[in-house]
Amino acid sequence: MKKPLFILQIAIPKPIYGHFDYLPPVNFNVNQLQPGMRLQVPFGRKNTCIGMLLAIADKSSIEFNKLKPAYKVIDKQAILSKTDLHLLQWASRYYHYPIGEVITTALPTFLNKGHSDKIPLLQGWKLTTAGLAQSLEQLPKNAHRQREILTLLQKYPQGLSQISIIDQLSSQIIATLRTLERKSWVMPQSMNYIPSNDSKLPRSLPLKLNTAQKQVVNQVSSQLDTFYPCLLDGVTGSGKTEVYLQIVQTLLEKNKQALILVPEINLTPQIIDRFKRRFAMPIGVWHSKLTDKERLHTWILARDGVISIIIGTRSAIWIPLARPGIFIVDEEHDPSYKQQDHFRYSARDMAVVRAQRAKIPVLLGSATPSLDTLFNANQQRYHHFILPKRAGSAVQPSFHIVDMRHHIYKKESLSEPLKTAIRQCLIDHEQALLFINRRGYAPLLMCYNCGWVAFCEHCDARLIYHENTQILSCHHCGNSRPLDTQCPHCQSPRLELIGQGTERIEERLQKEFPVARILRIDSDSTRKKYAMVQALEKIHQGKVDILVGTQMLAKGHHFPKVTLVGIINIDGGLYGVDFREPERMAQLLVQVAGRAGRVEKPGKVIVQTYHPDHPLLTRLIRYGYPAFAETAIKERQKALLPPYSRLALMRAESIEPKLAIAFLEKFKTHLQQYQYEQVKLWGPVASPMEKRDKWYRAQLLLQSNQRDKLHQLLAQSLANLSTTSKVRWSLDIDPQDLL
DNA sequence: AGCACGCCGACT
DNA sequence: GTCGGCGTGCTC
Repeated sequence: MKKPLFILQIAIPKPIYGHFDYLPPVNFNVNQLQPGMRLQVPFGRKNTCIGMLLAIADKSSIEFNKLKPAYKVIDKQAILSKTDLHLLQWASRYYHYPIGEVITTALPTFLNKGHSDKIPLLQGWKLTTAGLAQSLEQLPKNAHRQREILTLLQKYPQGLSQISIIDQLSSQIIATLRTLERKSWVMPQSMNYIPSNDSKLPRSLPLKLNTAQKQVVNQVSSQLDTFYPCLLDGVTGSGKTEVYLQIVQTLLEKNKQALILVPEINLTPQIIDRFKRRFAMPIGVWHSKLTDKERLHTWILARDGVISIIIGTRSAIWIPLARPGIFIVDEEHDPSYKQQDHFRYSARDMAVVRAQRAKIPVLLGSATPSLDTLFNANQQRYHHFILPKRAGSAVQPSFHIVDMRHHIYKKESLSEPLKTAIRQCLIDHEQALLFINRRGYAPLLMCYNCGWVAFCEHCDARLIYHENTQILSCHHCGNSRPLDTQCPHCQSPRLELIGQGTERIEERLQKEFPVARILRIDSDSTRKKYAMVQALEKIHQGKVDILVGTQMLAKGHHFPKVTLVGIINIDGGLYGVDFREPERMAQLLVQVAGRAGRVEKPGKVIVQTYHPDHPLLTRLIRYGYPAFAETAIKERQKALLPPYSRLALMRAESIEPKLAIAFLEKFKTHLQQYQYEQVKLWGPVASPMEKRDKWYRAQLLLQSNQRDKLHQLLAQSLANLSTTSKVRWSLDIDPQDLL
């Protein structure tokens, strides 16, 4: 009888599509192998790497004599379940990204390096029978330390870790523990790591829900065992978080786990706090500022079902769950859910896919839902819940458009109506918030004699002048140089700084309102650790009259004392190069406006624009975000853009000009040989900012209303794509921008 | 991604 | 005549 053949299909962490076939390690019992185990394998001439077993087959398309045996099996059991492994394989196919690198992205660093997937046991102590019987009175009077330890350990008959003992007593306690050990009253004991809810905050009780909130909680709670995708459409102050909390509560009663995704870290502390105060249990936290070890622990505890609530940013979507119960994506429209390099996945979309595969609900929450999600809700693919504002929360602010064209002083950044409103705000001892989406002092340095403009030598971008450091700097490559004193072209000294940045607005305001306390918040002013926390504190204590800042101000933070919001210039978002620009402008405007006003005093929002008649802007301001979205979606339909079609963007870049575009030209010809009429090809064209950080960039857009056809074409053409070392390329499925 | 194989310029 | 440049292609 022929000996059966065992072929191990292994994912290799290299940019190679598909798996590699190996033989089992010599003298290894194949029955012990399961998909999801890591193996050390030889790779290439003298390389070894850690691969992941995907499946065991009985044949290979590779000649037998080319197959090598794996060196050794790292794991005793699979570190990933088949379900999670299949999810990663699905993602690899959907995003056309090599499986090995998908796995690398999804696993904690330590697991990629081959470390154990077990949390090391902690050193701990427990009372012996003799120690338990020991009466405290018999101890010498001055043996305080011994008495402390015995008292503490009596409360923990199973023992307590040394870290906890030190935490509760003092670090000098170890010597005393040794003394007690010599007396045979305590003994060392290895302990499992047990996470705890370290919050010292007081517990919060569930709030009473209004009808709309109750409806969501009841509906979702009654569908916990089905794929139940829903959009939770609610403005700031509509009690979205309370809805999350109460749904999670019902979930916990059924012993299920909840994974909550939040945008990049700046607003996570608030939501983590609310969960920690509500639930007397450990909350897993996941974001990029944690150490590799912390992330490994959270990952293991979630996978093993030790912790039931996990809150994290984008990459948390890959955390395995023992008993998945729900996925919640807060602020689902936030662009940070899409990874913008390497493996370009969307965590929001993956949450929906994961929920579908696990047959559980997924909750997408936002005050300004993305047009894609709204479309899905309109198509009845998602359930659409609308939360109205709660009684007692701030009323909708009033909007005022200021037509900057009619403004007498063209060079003036602050219009009369805005200045008047700020003045009133100061008189009333309230805070004003001015929003401008550009940091630095001025975005343009120009020669009034010859028209020369300061450009970055590495990018097709103008240099931004920064007043505090006195340098011209490029916001795209980090290149910087001192401010010119005369024009490099015609030697004229008539150089002018044109346009507005946060620094200049700050300066202008200080001149206009000398006594006002002004605080600027942008990535320059908050670069230092804790700078943001300190700034927020100052604002909340009322030590600031006028706030000037960028996007950073718009997200998450709540400023109850702000009653006036000024938007210096909204126009960037109206005629941007990207089709999603108006959507982002609208979301930002609503978010910034949401900072203004409170119960007793409605806020005022002043929007300065040179395009006061722009239909999307006026619709947004007059009728609100839903009306804006309706119109914007119709425009997408006319142009056959997402959500009415599917996009994939092939990008390429080269140091030498023209090479990137030539590469895409060749790729296009390659695509055309497959003759998919259902897939339209646009380009290749130079990217909107062709040169960036010394690289010339170009792109080819693939568009289709048949997703499967688009993906078939991509799968076929990428399989035998000829590459050149001079051109870097990447494929972006469902791109968020065409830049 | 590495890394080796492979075909054309300046050096002992 | 060789040493080495980086262009192309393979890795189970």
